[in-house]
Amino acid sequence: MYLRFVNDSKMAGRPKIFDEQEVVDKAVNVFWTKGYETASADELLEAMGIGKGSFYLAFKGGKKELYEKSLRQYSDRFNKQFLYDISVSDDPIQLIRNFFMALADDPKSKQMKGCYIGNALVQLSDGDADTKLIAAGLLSGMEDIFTSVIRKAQAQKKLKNKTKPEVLGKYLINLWNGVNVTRRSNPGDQYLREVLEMSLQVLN
Amino acid sequence: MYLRFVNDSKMAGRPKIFDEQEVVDKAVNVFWTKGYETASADELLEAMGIGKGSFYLAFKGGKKELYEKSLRQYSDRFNKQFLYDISVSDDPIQLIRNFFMALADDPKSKQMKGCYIGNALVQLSDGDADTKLIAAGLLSGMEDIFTSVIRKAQAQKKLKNKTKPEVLGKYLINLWNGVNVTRRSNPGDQYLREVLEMSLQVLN
DNA sequence: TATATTATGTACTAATCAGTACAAAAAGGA
DNA sequence: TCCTTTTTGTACTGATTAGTACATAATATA
Repeated sequence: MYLRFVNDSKMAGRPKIFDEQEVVDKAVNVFWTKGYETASADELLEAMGIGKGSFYLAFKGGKKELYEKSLRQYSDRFNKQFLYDISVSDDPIQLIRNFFMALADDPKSKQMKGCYIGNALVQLSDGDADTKLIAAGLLSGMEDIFTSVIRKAQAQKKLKNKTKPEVLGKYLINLWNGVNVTRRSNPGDQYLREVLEMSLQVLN
Repeated sequence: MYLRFVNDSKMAGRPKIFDEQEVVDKAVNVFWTKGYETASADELLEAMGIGKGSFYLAFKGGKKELYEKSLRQYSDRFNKQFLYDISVSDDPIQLIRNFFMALADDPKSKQMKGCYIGNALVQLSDGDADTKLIAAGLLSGMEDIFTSVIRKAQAQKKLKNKTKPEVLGKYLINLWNGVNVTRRSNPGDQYLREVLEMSLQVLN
């Protein structure tokens, strides 16, 4: 149990000129295009629109804390949207198929960026093992979503494939990881769509 | 047409105390565990066992040239071994299956390192677009090996699957890319082997 | 042995890095 | 208005970065 102070209008002292979620979002953009190591603090601060004083006061853990918060915030928002789309869909399995197929339609600029979370797993060195663990956990969360959709669809006889949901879930996160690397090397490849269609036949 | 001078015993001047291929190999180890950006020149030089004078004389392009050479050298050796194994195998398709399944048996330390070439594709920032292109080309070379094995096996009626060899080749390099990310997050996962078996059923 | 050539080790440089120190600014409350 | 609290901007620090300059070492040849 702890108290969390937020700077609402009742709080004394000079008011914050920024919203933490907003600046974290802006940091995501920088980290995503430049990578954790390559993104300099100055660069991040400029994109976030705040100075060093404000930054190191709000993010006592510095660049590392900012990055970890950005991973969690990105993942949380992604998952919430995904879970919502699933909840309102009358065919979640088809939704997942579309979700993957859409990867081939992204503009080249997005294809080159890969998965924000997967990048962390590959880009971080052993010195940042703890942050790597966070990324692994977040990807595992996405895998759990796949698994639960599959389990439900199987229970409702809406999916013929009888493979264990855990295995199909891992199959899908592995497909996700693969495509997000592969499409970097040759964005817009005519064959990638066929690969996706082939890979998704397990959902028929 | 150009002349390439090698420091054999007939050459004048102080003899090199190192073999270029050998020190590049040692650099591969450092780059692989630490990543391109995180591997410092000092660290690389210590692992390579040479001083700055020698290094910047032999590698005029500095760290970047060393990295690109390491990518090519690693890939060339990998492909040569792979092509040799294929050439002496009486069932290349089964060889590829075993090749992938072996990924699940690697020690954790190796699982965490991923694919040396794939890492480059994900770790390099836009500022190193040219090096990224090299990595993409090298992965494409591996894809070509898959494709040619499949084409030949189909022609010899040793592979039932009638999918275009180019698509199956890309499917396999995509599987390679995926597994090399996925296994980083949870090395030794019981389900990964089942995912691989499922993914490789296309080779039945 | 003298000379040309190539390689080596060390000292140095200039830039950049993440992070800190701290005075000034901007608010609320008395 | 003055005091307290919090945020902000700037100047600074010390470490580390990749890379360079250059004197010296070690060889082949004449």
